[in-house]
Amino acid sequence: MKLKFELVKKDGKTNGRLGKITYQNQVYETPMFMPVGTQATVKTLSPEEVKDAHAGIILANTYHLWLRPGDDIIKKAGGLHKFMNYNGPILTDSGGFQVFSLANPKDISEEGVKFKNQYNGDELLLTPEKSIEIQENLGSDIIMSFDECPPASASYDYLKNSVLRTLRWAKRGKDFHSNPDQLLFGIVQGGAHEDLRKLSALKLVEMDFDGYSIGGVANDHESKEDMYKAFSYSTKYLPENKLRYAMGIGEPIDIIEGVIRGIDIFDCVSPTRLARHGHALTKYGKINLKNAKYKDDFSPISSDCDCYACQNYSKAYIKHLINAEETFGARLLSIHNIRFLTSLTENIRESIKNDSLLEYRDEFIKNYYGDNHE
RNA sequence: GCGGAAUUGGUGAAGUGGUUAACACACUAGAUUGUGGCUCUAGCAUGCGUGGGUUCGACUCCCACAUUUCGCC
Repeated sequence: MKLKFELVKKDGKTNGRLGKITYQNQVYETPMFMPVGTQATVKTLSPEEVKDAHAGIILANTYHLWLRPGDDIIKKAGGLHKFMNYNGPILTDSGGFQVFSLANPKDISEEGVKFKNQYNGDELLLTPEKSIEIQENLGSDIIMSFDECPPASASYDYLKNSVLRTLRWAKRGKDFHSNPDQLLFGIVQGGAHEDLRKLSALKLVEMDFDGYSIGGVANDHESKEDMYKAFSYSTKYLPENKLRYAMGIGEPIDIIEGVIRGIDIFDCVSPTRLARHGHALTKYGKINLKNAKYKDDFSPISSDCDCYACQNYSKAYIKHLINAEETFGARLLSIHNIRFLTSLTENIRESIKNDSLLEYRDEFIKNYYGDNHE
């Protein structure tokens, strides 16, 4: 039942790593992209479609499932896997991101974070212990410590205090955690400051978590430079034999740059959110199918893509579905965009095997940001 | 045939004798990184059925015509 990680190979020229996750007799390779299914569903997709897009681990969210339908209901259903009929690995976020996106600074205290239940107005308190308890009820395979995810624009002093509190929260969560079948990850914070990232990482490593996440990235219009610093300053102090997870990343180039800096797994809402807004990821950049020029373009999104959408449908048809607000359009684009990112990580893995990750990055940039078109 | 009412952008429409014709939808672009599918940003009538007239000035007032619509023969 317990998920295991093994480091297989390191890239010759970068900090890129090839790894292997074993879960219920299935092997999943890293670097890996994980689609997000906040409310126990990858929006618009069935579990079969998620797997057909070559996804392995998927995400769900503590905060959302706590409020609805309630972790007690999911526990009663026999856990998240049974409830949503997904037999691959599931990772849950702790609710820490909702501290960033939903709570006011004044609602954050040493004890935890106060939220207002958006459905009935009840006042709720999410604490490090409560977050772990919920995640244990959900029965996910990888669970996150409850952290504060501060905005990138926060001051050094704020970040430092936040890092220290998040470390205390990590300790409380770890002490509370009781299910050995669930891997518990600590979350490294500290913005783009090396001393804070170092402090955060080393203290977490001292507590000996099952894996380590890098949080507080891609928030608040943070620059890419700062994001990549946060990656480097974090992985530098993390053990090699544990998974490193960049939370909420993301864009294809950020995944590549993350791998170069030693990160193994990534999650992001972008493939499915972009899909719902009519965008498709391609080797030659992001395209907007709402654009009028696609109205009579009967070619697939990508001629070399093996996904269900590209094998069977044209840009013109998908554009029509998006314009008509038919959910099938969002579904086809979600399948394609997820497949694009899983395919990207397949290419990354292949290039690590050949010690050619940097060359792969340069070629990717040339195509993705160049003015080539299919 | 007679009488009444109406005619503003792709659509539904507001509007006043005097700067750049409200608003909404649609449309055209853009944004979206540990998910509300929400949302946000920008653009979009050089013109108010057509032709005359009154006026310093008309989408607004007057006349004719066209079209639509209602009622009566």
